[in-house]
Amino acid sequence: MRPTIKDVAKKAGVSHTTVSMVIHNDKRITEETRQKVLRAIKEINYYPNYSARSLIQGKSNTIAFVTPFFYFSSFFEIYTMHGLEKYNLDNKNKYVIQQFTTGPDEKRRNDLLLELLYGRRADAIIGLGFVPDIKILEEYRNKNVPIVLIDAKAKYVHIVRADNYYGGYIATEYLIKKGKKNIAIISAQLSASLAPEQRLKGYSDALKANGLDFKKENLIFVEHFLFEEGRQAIREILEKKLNVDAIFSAAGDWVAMGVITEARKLGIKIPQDISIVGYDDIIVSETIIPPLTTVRQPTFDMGKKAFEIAVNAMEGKIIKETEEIFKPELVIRESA
Amino acid sequence: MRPTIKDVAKKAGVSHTTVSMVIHNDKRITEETRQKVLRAIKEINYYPNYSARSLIQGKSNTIAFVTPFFYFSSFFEIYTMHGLEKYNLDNKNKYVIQQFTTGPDEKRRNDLLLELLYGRRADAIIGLGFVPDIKILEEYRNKNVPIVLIDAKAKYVHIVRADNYYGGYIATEYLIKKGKKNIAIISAQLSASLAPEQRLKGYSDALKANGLDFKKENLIFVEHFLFEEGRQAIREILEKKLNVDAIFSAAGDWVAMGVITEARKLGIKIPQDISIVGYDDIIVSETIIPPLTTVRQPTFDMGKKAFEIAVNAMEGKIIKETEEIFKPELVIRESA
DNA sequence: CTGAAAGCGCTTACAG
DNA sequence: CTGAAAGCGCTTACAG
Repeated sequence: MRPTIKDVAKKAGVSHTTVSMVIHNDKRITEETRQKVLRAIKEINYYPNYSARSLIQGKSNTIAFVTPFFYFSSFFEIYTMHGLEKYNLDNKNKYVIQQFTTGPDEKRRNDLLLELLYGRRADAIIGLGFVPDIKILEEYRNKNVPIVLIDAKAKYVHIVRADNYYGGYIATEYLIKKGKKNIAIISAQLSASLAPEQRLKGYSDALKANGLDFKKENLIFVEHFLFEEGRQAIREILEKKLNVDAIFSAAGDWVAMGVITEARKLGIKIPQDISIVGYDDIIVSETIIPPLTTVRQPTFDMGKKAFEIAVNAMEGKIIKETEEIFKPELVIRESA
Repeated sequence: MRPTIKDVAKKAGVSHTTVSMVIHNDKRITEETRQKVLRAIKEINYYPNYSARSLIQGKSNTIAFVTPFFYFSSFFEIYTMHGLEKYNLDNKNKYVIQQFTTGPDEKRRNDLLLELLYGRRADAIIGLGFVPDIKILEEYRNKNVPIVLIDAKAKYVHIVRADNYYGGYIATEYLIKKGKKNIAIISAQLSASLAPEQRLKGYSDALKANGLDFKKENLIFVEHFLFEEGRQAIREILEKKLNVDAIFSAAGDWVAMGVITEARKLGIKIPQDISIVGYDDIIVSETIIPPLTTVRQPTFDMGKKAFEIAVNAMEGKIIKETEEIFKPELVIRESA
């Protein structure tokens, strides 16, 4: 039904081998033959069958982006994905990006990873928000199929991550320099990403380095990085009468915005009464009133880098596992 | 390197044809043989080669999601994508979703579509934000490869769209019922999607139906659906001394939020002085102060439906082109 | 109930 | 410089 390489061959009056060689720019072909073949390809609208090519080459020319999150739940994920797309687009969409959302079920994710590996369905994996079983990592390693993990840490894989310790440190230090003495931190529960832990450590080290004590009661936990949790957090802080003069939402801007919204409703002046610093710099952070001071993660660049590493590793240009660490930066607006 | 169907056959002591039949649940195979084969598959960790299967079956089991937007620029796109993912996940990821961002270059997009079709790289297309050339639509039609277009209108394809006329109408009608007499509308320039035009028509019809005139000077244009453009729009409205008592941002919530932010900065009370209604109900619309009254589009459901149609059309369960029209609804909060 | 054979559409040594 | 042949890993009639 669709023209094949043989149809092109017939049309051009050459063998299909020759057609294949023209397509692959083999220099042994004469210019004349080349032109003849190219004309035939144009005329009958020939495009190589992708599956046949993959089968014979033993690779899929595909990169799988795997995440457990239910359909793009976070800005982190979205921006990272932007980065992937951008890198690929800049390289003429040389590879196909396949999108896999697995949900939280670990077994399901592992099955998918095995299928991608053994079914030759992807030449590289970019993972976000999880760490595969060590057994799976070993199998990928054996088969020489690269895995790039974003915001995680594991053996045998390439890592792209942000320096969360540094992010926690500079946010806290900034508040201290502004004269704040009693800074609460809102932190996520510990997860696969280690980010919460590292930010917390940055926070407490910054306190210590400036002669302030880490107070356990100033640590507020949050579970889902939600706006609503921020509103609750500030109420909790007030109820406990912690008398804080600043809040660092290491659990993201979303939570920070909840804090701001609720605080203003309660008549608290920001930043005069309480200063707020967020984390992430999501697209809406500068539109809230007052605009949010926050730690920006270079998620877009991280996505690009992840893709670049995946491509280079696939193509054999990288042999050893790499670890790219991105420095976050403080974006100063009006909330602190 | 990776085990093939022949390795399974050898291990199980049967022919590879039998293995294939077991994999495809052919009932002619005895239970005993079945078990033997299944055991062998488990033991040597066999997964079918995806490319080989695609080649022989003449299909890729892949749905391509194509959009010209640079890396997920809009919430509309993100939510739609959520819907696709969700539908697929609920169906055990039966199909693979491939993600293609083409950028604004039309030729590039057409090339991609031809390649997907003739290279047998996708069994169906879901497109957002563009209409392919009629020639391409015809070729897809001839080859019986379904295209589902979201938020567009074209021949030969399945359509999933929202009723933008209705959305424009109910938003305007609501403002009128609230006693507003001089309602400005912020509209996007006309685009491929027709949405701006239809919303505008809904707006002006609602005015007429309630004895109000459509005034040309009350129509403000915006280009990129941006927050910043909303800020500019309200300044423009004030400078022109239009004396409006309400603004309907048919160009989306993002713009509406710009209007609100700038208006408050200028000391305008919302909704008392000027009421604002947005369009889309993006995730942040309820977090702004005052929370935004807006027209919600069921984008998530639209994405799900688009995927469902694509699947059913691929599988021959739908023959004729369908058109699914979703009704938007007014979400009443505090800005109007 | 199972297997041998043909074939999907390519690419890649190899021969001439 | 070009072509015939083998083969990638499957599936699907067909034969027994």
